[in-house]
Amino acid sequence: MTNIFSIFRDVVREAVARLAPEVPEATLAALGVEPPRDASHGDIATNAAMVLAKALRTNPRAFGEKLAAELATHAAIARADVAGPGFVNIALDPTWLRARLGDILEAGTDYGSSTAGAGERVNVEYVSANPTGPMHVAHARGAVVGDALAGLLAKAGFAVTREYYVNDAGAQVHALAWAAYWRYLQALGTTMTEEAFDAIVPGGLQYRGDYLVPVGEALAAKHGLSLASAGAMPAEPSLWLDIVRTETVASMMEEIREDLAALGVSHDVFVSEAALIEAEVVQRTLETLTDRGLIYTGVLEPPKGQKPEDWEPRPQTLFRSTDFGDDIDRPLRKSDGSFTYFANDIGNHADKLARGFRRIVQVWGADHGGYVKRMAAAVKALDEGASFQVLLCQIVHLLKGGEPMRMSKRAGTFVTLRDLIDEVGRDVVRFIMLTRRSDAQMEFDLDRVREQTKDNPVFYVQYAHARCRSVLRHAAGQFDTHPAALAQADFDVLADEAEMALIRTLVAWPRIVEQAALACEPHRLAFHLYDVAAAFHGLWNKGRDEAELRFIQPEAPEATRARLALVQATATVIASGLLTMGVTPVEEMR
RNA sequence: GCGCCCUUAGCUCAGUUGGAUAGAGCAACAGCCUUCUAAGCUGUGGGUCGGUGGUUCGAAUCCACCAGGGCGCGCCA
Repeated sequence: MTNIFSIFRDVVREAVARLAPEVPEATLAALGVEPPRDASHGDIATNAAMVLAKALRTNPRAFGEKLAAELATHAAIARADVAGPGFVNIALDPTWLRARLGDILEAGTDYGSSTAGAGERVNVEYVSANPTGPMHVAHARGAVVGDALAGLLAKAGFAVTREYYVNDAGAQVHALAWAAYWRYLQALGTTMTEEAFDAIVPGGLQYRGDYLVPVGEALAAKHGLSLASAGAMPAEPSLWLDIVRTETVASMMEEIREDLAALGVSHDVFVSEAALIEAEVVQRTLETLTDRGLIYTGVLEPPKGQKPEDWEPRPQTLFRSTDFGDDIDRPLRKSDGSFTYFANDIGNHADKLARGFRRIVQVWGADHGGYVKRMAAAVKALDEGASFQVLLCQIVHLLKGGEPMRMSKRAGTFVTLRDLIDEVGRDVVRFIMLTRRSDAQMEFDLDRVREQTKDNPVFYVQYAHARCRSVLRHAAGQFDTHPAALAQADFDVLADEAEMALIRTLVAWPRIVEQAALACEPHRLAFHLYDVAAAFHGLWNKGRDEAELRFIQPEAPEATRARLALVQATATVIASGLLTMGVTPVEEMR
């Protein structure tokens, strides 16, 4: 166990148990052991006395005094005293604290990994963009947040499955097939005009982008004229529609996977909506719900206040989502009898549950906010004990030199995810996307993130890591810089305030990982790495004024070894965090 | 009209799931380059945590209502 707060929670509990054995376990659970808000209060603070005072019929400060005295007997605790309304502040023995550097060096980038998740299986679904075209920049945030969250949960000890739900059923994909078919006919040299073709497409020709041209050419190369009528004219849809749809979706998914790979995002499982329908998963799930009386035919009320232009009351197949916390019951079938998107997604979630996942996390765009309640209701209906959590990712405003970038397909400024990655690089995209809470809107300035200054958080953190590596490279000729060797150093040389501050920041890492994982908030990693970098840059700079704080001191090999251990530990924690976020720790800045 | 999310320093945002005197960066001002990378560091000023009530030892955090912004609201996905 490397989370020192977990260690001392046990220490505090044991102390309480010795002083007041009558305190019930349930009361003990509310007891918090945390970093104090103000570092001058010590290393660790506990609210134990305040939480227990009522049960013990004493006042917090009185019990706090006893607890502090008891805690002070612990070997790793230098001092414990009562402050404020009854906090017990603990100052750790500096030697014990420094020895944690050994833990970091021993663990390597596994430092911060924990068993908090206890191996519980979690299904994290993210991206799930429609396979109707290349990935757009709007998909970037969800992709990064989902992927980083998956990595974070894995680091915290969950058994994570990264999943992509392919929306390959329904009208959009139908329209895609027609659009690809048009490119196929063009590849064959049809004499038909686009206007004429548009006229025969149900709902009109959509997806007119060039990206389907190669798809049409591939279809032509593979199938020749067999999917068309004489003269490269359109044939009956029954002849080609399924084939074209299947192959076009496959082609789009291949492109999407490549785009995601360029972002360092990958999935373990791709679930096909069409396959779930084909395998009758959706139908069987709805039958189960019907058997339980949760599906009925009814007429919905029009939304109040909003003028329903063409509102007509009509009977629909509805799911009783209101029984599970939703605002209205939700339709499951379209008028042509086919399933709604929601119905299929119920099947998707039933499938996850059937595969043994009782913890499901969805990463959605903010425009799906209105969809959360109904899906939560469906999951609850399927399995009351299952956990269902949604991360809504708010919109990202792309800026260039402080000016908003307007993107539109029509204006020809269609910005794909690939464009963005090519422009600023994969690591920058990933890091920046994690510098805000996912449910807060964010600004992404393409110029700012390329600046080699501390205004650019990506640079700032990467630079700290590169500086560490640079120091270790310089020292390598004269010292054994292997972590195992450095772990043997006498850390007590590290007595300066700036050094201790850095050590405290490093040692806080396992707790940050655990808290971020349990809260599903990967951005906390980025913020903590920023703190680590700041502590390190501060120490580095202090070494300029006070020569005895410099890392490499040829005349003082023992002190140097201890400092190199600190530098190595810093690099290790930053690397541990960046790798969890899917960002490459760099060896040097170029 | 209803639901969800948001509102914290001039700006962009954190705030450890209810803790102590609410923090960082930018911008402003004042300093620091004989050096393992100054691509950085140090200091100063700056707040009615949107508002009003409530819950309790204790609220930016939880609850209610109100104001402002965003998203959504019967067979799109």
